[in-house]
Amino acid sequence: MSEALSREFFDRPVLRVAPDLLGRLLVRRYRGRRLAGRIVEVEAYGGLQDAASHARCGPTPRNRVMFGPPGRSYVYQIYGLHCCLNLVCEPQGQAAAVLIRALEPVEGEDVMAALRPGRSRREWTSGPGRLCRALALDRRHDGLELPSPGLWLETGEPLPRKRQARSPRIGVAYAGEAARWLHRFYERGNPFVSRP
DNA sequence: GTCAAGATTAGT
DNA sequence: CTAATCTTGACG
Repeated sequence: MSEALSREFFDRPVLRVAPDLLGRLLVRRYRGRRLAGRIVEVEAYGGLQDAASHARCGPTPRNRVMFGPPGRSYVYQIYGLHCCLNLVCEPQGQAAAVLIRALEPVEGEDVMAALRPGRSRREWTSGPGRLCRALALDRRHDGLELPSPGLWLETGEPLPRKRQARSPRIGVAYAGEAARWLHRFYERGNPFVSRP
């Protein structure tokens, strides 16, 4: 097992952390099993300046972990149905987080399949809501300090710049100018990326 | 207290 | 394209 990423890794500008997460391993301990996926797609979110961010209007009960210390998980529910996983960045007081949008399954695929009945391998971890379902993550995992016993990141093999691509973020058309920022990062050509 | 909208997904 | 499903947070 490679080294675990912790607070200092995330204590940097979110636009540096986000692309640096590509190729890393997200690992989950679930019922004695190790579930792991290679991160292939992420999005960076900021604070008051970012009209697409949950933190755009300042701290609230839901987003407060985004304003806290780096290296924690921020998990929220969306559309009353799905949960999404973020990793908090930047020093305490500055709201910033990286949304994990897609993984390439690496370990524990049988468990992921059981958690995603009726779906194909590609659909287990492609999309922010799907990956949480495949790793059995929900709002109980909000605010965890990473590494935590049930969830952590491992160094893995960082993705070379040449294989990285950028685009505007998905699903934030309401955010005006911020909707056009190139804050989405993904591995070029990887079939587990949720959208080309 | 009210209510519109959502960092999505699955199904027609 | 649209329904599902319910929490959040802005507003008054």
